[in-house]
Amino acid sequence: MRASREQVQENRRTILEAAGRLFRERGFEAVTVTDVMKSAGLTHGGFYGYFKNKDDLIAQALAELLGGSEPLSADLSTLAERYLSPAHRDNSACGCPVAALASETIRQPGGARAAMTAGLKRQLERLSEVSPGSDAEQKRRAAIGNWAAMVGALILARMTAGSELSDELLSETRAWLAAQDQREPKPKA
Amino acid sequence: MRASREQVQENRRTILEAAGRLFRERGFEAVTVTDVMKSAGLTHGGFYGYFKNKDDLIAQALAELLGGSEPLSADLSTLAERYLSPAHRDNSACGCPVAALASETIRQPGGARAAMTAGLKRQLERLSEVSPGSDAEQKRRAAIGNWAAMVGALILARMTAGSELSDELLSETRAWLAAQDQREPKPKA
DNA sequence: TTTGATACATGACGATGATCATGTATAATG
DNA sequence: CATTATACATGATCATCGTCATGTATCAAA
Repeated sequence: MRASREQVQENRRTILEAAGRLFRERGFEAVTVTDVMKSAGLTHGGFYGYFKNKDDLIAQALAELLGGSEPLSADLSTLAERYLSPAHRDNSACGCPVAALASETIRQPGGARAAMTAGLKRQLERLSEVSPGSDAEQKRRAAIGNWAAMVGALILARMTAGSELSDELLSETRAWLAAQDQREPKPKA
Repeated sequence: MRASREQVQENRRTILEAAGRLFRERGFEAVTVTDVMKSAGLTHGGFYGYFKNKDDLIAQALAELLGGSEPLSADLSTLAERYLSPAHRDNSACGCPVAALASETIRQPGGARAAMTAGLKRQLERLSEVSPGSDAEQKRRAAIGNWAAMVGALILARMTAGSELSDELLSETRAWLAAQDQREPKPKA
């Protein structure tokens, strides 16, 4: 049966959302085109009416996931608290696409890399606004350092999930970041 | 032709080393059994004489890569300087297996996860010894925070390789870590 | 209502890759 | 030297997956 114009737009949305969820959960390679379409309530045949190929789907799903531009709604320590929580660690399907997919994106073709790079740029700009520091340069540096630590810690905590080390990685990184950001930055030499 | 006893041991070594290199370069899934054997100068047929299956190879290759137990030979800022260098970013095949493979290991079966977890434990113990802090607890916290930031920054720099953001991530994280570790830790509240 | 366009289902195709079966030359053993 | 065990090459098998071909039912336009 053929769908209406509205249905088509909605289907496209549904496919992209299903892809975003599955990719974050299992990675790009372990998710098949059939998986995505089935998860969207369709069959594999219609896929190539929506996307050029699987790489195109990956690039567009990443762009969709990273597309938001709202300013951050909390201060740095609150963000870290949420980001470095066991709940976030245990639910990558709905979590940060950078932590879930950055490594795999490294080996993807240009479209996916470009979407990730653009998303990272926006994220660092937003983080700079809530980061400590006496000038813009220090704020940006703090944003980069904090973000690298958050992404790295979440990846390591997921890698070790199930061991007591995993919880320690989360809580100690939280404590470490909180301590860093409360200290006064050293004046330039 | 059949190889001698020594040849067999040497071949095993060669296979594991080839696997370690290829996995770090391309990830687990993109490397085939045939790739590994060819890179070791053999054909695919002999593989199952050495390993139970591909998952077994992955686990053993990770254990081999992470097996070293030597204490760290430099101070923290020197390590970060080397770790967060463009050279390391551009040569994952010979670089840190954690940065290259942590994300993919998350979805691997137990053997690979266990090897990574054990390696991470040792690495944190070594790092604690060269980390700043007035007591063991603070040293360990600094080790965790520094390591998370280093791994995260390297992954993000590889993801954005080719853009000017990539170099910025490396140098700013280096500067941020150096600044953090020179400051006096705040006394406990 | 008729006609044409098209969204999607079904099914096929070709490539790839993990794993196994078999043959053989040679090391190891006596 | 004769015999046996085995390391490894060649080749087959089976499953999976990306992609394409085709048919059809229904939406859209006249």
